[in-house]
Amino acid sequence: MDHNHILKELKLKATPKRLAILDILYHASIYLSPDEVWTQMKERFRTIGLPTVYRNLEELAGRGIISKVIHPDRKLYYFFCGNREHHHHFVCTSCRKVNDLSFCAFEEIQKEVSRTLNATVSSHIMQVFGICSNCSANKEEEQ
Amino acid sequence: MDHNHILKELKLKATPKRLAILDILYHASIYLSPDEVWTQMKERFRTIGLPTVYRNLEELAGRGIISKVIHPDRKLYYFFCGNREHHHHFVCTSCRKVNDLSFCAFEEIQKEVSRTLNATVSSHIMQVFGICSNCSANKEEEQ
DNA sequence: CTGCGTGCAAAGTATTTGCAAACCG
DNA sequence: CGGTTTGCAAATACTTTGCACGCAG
Repeated sequence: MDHNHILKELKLKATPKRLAILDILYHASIYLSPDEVWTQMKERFRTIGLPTVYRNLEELAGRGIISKVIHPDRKLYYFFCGNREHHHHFVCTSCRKVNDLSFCAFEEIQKEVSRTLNATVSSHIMQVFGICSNCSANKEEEQ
Repeated sequence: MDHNHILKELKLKATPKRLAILDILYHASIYLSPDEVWTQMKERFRTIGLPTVYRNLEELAGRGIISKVIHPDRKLYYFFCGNREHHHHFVCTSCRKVNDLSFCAFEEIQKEVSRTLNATVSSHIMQVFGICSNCSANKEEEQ
């Protein structure tokens, strides 16, 4: 995964900090808070400010390289998602792993909104929470 | 709409403040922030604290009498929704009006999650944003 | 070079909490 | 009367901003 290349493609300077943030999310394979990313960044850099982490996460999310989790606690969480197509996510509430879903009922929604409300859809969000196979397997073990 | 009765059914004391908050949301017909509810409360009560508004909104939402909007700005917004069945909402990003949707692809989602991830769904969120018929009509006028 | 990126310090601000007093049932 | 509910003040904590310096292209 050539993050350097990805950044250049988006006309973002490939700074060490930026690359590291991408790398951390890429290898985490779970969603992380800005603070958690910061903690990992501090292991790689002597000086690294929390605002830099916030700014980069927001920037990268804005360009679609990483995605945000919609979380009930209303805090920010990000994860790496290489899928460029429109899609939604399954979030494991136990281990925080995020998986792509291919199902999207956009057509049907648009149809209902148009028919019953005569309104226009501009966007929609959807997210599925649950327990992934790994986590439910671990739970079995514990018993 | 007998809010007094609703509260008693849920074993919540029907205090004037609580009833007023419900009443405000009920008549607003759009989603409101705690602060906006507070502003309206101050017109009805000489003393009314913002924490009281926060606490009641959260309490009422917890019991399902009112609902929360999932908002990109990650702030709290509530609206009155009498529908007790599981359903989702269409939110007009122009006037903040919220409409019920009946479409829900829960079955299909569960099927995909189970088949492709072998995971278990515990909950899901979904919300549709757009422009309601009133707002798009008004825009036409302006042109 | 030159403008984007970063560090640091500081501000902002929605949301919560603690506790004593008031109040509903 | 007894457990809720409320007001007020204060705290929390996440997130953002300003500005001067540094670095990638």
